[in-house]
Amino acid sequence: MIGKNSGIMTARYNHRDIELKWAKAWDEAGLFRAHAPAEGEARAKYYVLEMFPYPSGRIHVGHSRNYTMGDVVARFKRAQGYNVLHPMGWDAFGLPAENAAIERGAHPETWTRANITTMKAQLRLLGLSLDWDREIATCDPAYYKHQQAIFLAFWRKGLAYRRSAKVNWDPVDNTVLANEQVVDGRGWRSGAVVETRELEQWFFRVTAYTDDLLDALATLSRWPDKVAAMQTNWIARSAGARLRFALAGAPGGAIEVFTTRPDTLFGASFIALAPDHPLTKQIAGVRPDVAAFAAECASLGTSEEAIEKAEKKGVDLGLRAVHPFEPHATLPVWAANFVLSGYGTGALFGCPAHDQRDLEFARRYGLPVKPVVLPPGADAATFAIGKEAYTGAGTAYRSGFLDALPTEEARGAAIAALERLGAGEGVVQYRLRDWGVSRQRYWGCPIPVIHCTACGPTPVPEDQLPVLLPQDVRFDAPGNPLARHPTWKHVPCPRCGAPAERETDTLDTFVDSSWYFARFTDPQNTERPFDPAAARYWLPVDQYVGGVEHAVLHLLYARFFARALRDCGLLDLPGGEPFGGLFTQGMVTHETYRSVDGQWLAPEEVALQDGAAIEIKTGAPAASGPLEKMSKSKKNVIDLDAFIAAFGADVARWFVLSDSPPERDVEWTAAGAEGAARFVQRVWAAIEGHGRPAPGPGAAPPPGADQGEALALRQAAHRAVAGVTEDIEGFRFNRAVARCYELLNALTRAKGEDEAIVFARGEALRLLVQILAPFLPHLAEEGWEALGFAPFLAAAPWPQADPALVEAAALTLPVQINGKRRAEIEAPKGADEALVRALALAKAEPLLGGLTVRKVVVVTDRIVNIVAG
RNA sequence: GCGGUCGUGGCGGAACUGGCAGACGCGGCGGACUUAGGAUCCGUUGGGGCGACCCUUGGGGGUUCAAAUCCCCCCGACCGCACCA
Repeated sequence: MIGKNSGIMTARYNHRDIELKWAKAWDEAGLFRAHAPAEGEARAKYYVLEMFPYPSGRIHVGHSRNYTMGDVVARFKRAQGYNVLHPMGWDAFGLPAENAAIERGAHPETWTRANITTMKAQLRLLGLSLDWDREIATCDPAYYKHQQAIFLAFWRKGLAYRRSAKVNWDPVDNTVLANEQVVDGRGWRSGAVVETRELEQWFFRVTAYTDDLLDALATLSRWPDKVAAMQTNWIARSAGARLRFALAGAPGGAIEVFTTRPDTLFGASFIALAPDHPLTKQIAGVRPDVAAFAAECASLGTSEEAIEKAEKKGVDLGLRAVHPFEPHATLPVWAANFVLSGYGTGALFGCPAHDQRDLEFARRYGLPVKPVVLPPGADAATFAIGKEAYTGAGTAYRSGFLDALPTEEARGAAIAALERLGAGEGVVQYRLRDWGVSRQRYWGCPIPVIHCTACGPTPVPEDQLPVLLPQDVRFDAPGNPLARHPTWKHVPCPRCGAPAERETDTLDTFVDSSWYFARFTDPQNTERPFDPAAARYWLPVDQYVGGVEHAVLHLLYARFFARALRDCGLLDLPGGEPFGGLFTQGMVTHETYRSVDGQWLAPEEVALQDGAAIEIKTGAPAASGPLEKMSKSKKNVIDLDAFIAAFGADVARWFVLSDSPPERDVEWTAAGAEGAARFVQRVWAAIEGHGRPAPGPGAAPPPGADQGEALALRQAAHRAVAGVTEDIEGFRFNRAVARCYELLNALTRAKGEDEAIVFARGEALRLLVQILAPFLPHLAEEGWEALGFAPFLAAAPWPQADPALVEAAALTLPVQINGKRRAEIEAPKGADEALVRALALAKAEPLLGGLTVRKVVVVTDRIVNIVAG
């Protein structure tokens, strides 16, 4: 019994001492260490992984949701008898460390290591069941040594290569960015408008696996559809034709274009080239107006504003191209700003009637608009194009040999004709490009290459790895400190011995995170990135947890790496898929405020006065902003350490999983946090109030436990066990939380001191503590001990629900008359239809009000509906 | 423009495969204990009506004995991609 009713005084649950006590005890017992099969491990494996953090400073409660979800799964699977691998590490290379060095003068490594120390302590406070023996940091030479070896293996295999390429150049961060790191034409970190530059770069041949990366998405049944859809769009496969237009009066000269609509070829009215197409450039050499146009397009860039204005512009290059199907017809050749040099062939044929961009361009420059696809039901004599191009399917007309063919057939016929003429062929085009991995930055993994004037780029011999980053670098000038270092890059060529220079670029940090999940399977291995047998045992990751923002970055690169490593003989992963299950969790949001001058205000700087927010310091009104992801810049973070000190780790864990479904955002509120704290206290009060040991899993219930209140409580407890089990498996943590509340409420209501109810209460408390263990591990462990069980609950098996108690013997079925609930009946579970029908009719009789029963629908164990009229 | 997700009380959200809408929490209201309560506990809480009852899942149609759930048409919000030929 609780509180005053029983006369037992209950002490408040002291989270400070208890959480520390169990964290220490778990640690000393080595409960969370994953075991290799070589150690005689016989249990089935389960690999749970949260996307490892960048050590940026401190953890706030927003970050903790991600780790808590993974930890719930890890603790649950461990209890279910799996050999669980649940490791943690640090994505430790990256720009912020270098920026901190520039701003504060601290060495990137010093800054990073200090952050790791802080954040590791914070993660430990959260009570995460991590195997810290496997901790890795990507900035550790013991890690990047293997990455350098992997790079060389890729190079040998042709999966890494070097070429001059136009790159996205961030003028603020002074570095090259991957396409994925350019958002709306701006650098993802600096926000600066990105320029283009031509540089010698290293690339990973992601496109070697394009089809497999696309097709294998269908095998990832435990991935969110959304992520698979995003990758599909990113790879953007499109089938069509590549064809050549001969240049009139220039024997052998031709322009190659790509199209997805070869069926519209008879509607072609011009050819358009990208402003930086080789032919455009050639003509620009002799035509100043073309050169000026190209320069204008280059300066406009790909910024958001530029795209939004999106005025179609071009310049006539004065050439004529010969239509492959109509040798007597020639088309004008233009350079146009809407043609992308990086897609297809950087050239297209314009069919204004059936492409909106082409139409806008044609209207502006007075080019012909000839419809050649008749929409279903349209009249060939009157159909005309106005402001909207017709892009749908229909029937070809005014198209020579294609006439009367439906669009799909016309497509095939056109391709066949092109192939017969030798003028083109059917091809599949992708948007996915190879991955440029060179970065002109210090704080990254050095690329193990030496450039020799005689031998060219030469690999650093493997026995000389790792190529270490020099410690003595300066950040007082822009650009790459490695390139400026007085001695580091000067080395003899490993092949000929002549003076040569090291590659001073480092690898994109996304390389570091593309294989770390495999390193965790064998993190101490000094000889190899990982032991293939260990990787075969642990991989794929069974449950990966992280943010959806990585849908096309990290998650695509990691899939590429798994395939590339396999083909280099380093990894034995049959499906090539690193992550079997993926869960993308929502963020923790918090209210935001801004002062009149637009500055962000912390919630504690704001007070409510007559329902309106004001800034306390000035008394001026404050605008309450939208709910935002917690971030320092918006001043809406709740610091984890401070919260844990005040309420405890269990409360933080409980709160971030309550209320909202895990895939959706959850709003952090003080009231909600207090509610979570109240729950912890209530659970503890219930345990203390019980004040005696609880019956163990095998204990036989006393007489009387099969009826009345005792039975009801036992049923509630066993149903909670069954429900929470399903909820954890289905990632419905908010539902599991609700079930725990229900059980606690049932427990609190069940008063009385007779043997049966005491038994039921003890059993319910034991089961409650067991199902709470993944969520509130410290409280549960303390409760387990208080109920008379030996440590550790964290190592105890998951409770089994008794099916006889989950399923009731008798059910209350609602009885509807014409779809409206009018009565209810008691019926045995699984009662046959005739019985239920009779019971329902008897009950409903007086309620029918003279209506005639026309039909009775009985859904076993669910509902009865009487149709009357 | 393309792709996706989603609209349920004052709020966050439950509701299996179509079967009692509103679990659970927050907030509110009433009470108990208190010098006090922003602690704790008990009760209550979708809306309307004194009432047997009626209404209610963004709006409108439809299918069905039965629709938050399935179909069609609107309206709205959010996320991703975006001159991709």
